[in-house]
Amino acid sequence: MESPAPRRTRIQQEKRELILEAALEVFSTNGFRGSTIDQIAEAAGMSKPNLLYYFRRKEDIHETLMQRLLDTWLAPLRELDDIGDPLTELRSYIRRKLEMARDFPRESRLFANEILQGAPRIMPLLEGELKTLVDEKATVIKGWMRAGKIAKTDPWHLIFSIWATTQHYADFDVQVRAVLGPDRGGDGRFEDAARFLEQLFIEGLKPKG
Amino acid sequence: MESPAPRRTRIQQEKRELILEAALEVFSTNGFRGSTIDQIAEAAGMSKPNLLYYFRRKEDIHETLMQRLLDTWLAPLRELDDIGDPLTELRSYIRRKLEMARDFPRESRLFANEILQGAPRIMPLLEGELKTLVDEKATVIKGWMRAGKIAKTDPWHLIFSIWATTQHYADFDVQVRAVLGPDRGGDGRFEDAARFLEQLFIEGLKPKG
DNA sequence: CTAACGTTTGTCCAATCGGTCAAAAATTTG
DNA sequence: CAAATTTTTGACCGATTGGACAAACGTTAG
Repeated sequence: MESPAPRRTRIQQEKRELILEAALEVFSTNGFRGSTIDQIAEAAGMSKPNLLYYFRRKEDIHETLMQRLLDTWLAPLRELDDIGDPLTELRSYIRRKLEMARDFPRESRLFANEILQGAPRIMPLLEGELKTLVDEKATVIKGWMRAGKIAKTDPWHLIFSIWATTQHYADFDVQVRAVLGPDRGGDGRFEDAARFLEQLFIEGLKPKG
Repeated sequence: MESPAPRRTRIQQEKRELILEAALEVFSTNGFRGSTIDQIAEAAGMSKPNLLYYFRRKEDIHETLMQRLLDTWLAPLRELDDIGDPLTELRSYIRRKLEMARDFPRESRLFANEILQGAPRIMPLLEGELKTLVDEKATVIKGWMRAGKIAKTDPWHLIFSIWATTQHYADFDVQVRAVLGPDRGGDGRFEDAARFLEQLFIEGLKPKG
């Protein structure tokens, strides 16, 4: 698909990076169709034709952004290992995901935007790479359940619920802050969330009997 | 703000309803800026000028849609009562929210789109009506905790987590279906989700000791 | 019937969109 | 230095956008 080794100068590397950073900001808050090349160019501090010299089409920027995103986005799940105590393993997965929501909210929103609109550009990835990874981890979790290490439930929906609860703090950040108000909506909200989620999932998954 | 009683003919009532239905479909899948008046008009089976006869601006349609949405959207939380068994009360709240995600996914996505983009049109509502309602219910939940009926945690984040997990099945529907695959991604996925969420929250919230 | 009113549409407009192009400016290379 | 190459930009284009408007059409009350 992509040319194997696109030779790039130093300036090209830097400017492309600059554009991607600006595009992440714009796309994540306005969606793909809601964002204009002019907006991205202005945010990157260059003219529109100049931007189009580095990325020939608007879609190319978005595609590059999405490709990079998915790698880092799924990293925490990949790290979910069979070695170590299951409850500890799940606890760190939840913590890592919540940290990502805190540190990379724009990436989370970019992804959410794409999914919300039917994932037109990454559907094959969801059905392929993502499904494979989740199925694999679901098997690991199922093993924990069979061994009586955690309560028996549906591993897939368990993973969904971890995604949903953690990403919520990035995607619905404005709502969270509005509801918590100026007092509790400050920086401490992520620590409160971490405490709550840990309790919910650990207590909810402790083996019975 | 709004004229108190906009007198409308029978045709106006019907056509406005038709437009709102079409607009819900279009807005929820393309976002506000990603949707065009032509798309909505075509989906409603009328010409663009005709549509603009009933709603003078594109924003008016969106605004009307959002106002209606919020009432029905918060209804389940309003019903969360102090009477009755706390765990049962929470269980039915979760079930109702999940049913709404199943039966009104477009409304959920419309709301998600708005929040994702910083809630530019409903921010006052979030800080006002919504915050008040959530604070009120958080007090109720706190009472249950003090009475030892459910485990002690943060009521606000508990509510967030219920929102996140249930709405996930509407907002991220494509991803859920893609990961579950053709076998498990069918109609049964909502029942599986209901079973899982019930277990997670009930076990996670059972009082200790 | 006809006048009044409500409804519908074809046509048009200015603004904005993604993208092109040639030429200027800056940089690298020999 | 000068030539070759890369980078930057102003001007421009066709398509699409939200919206205006007057004329045509339909309906209803007297």
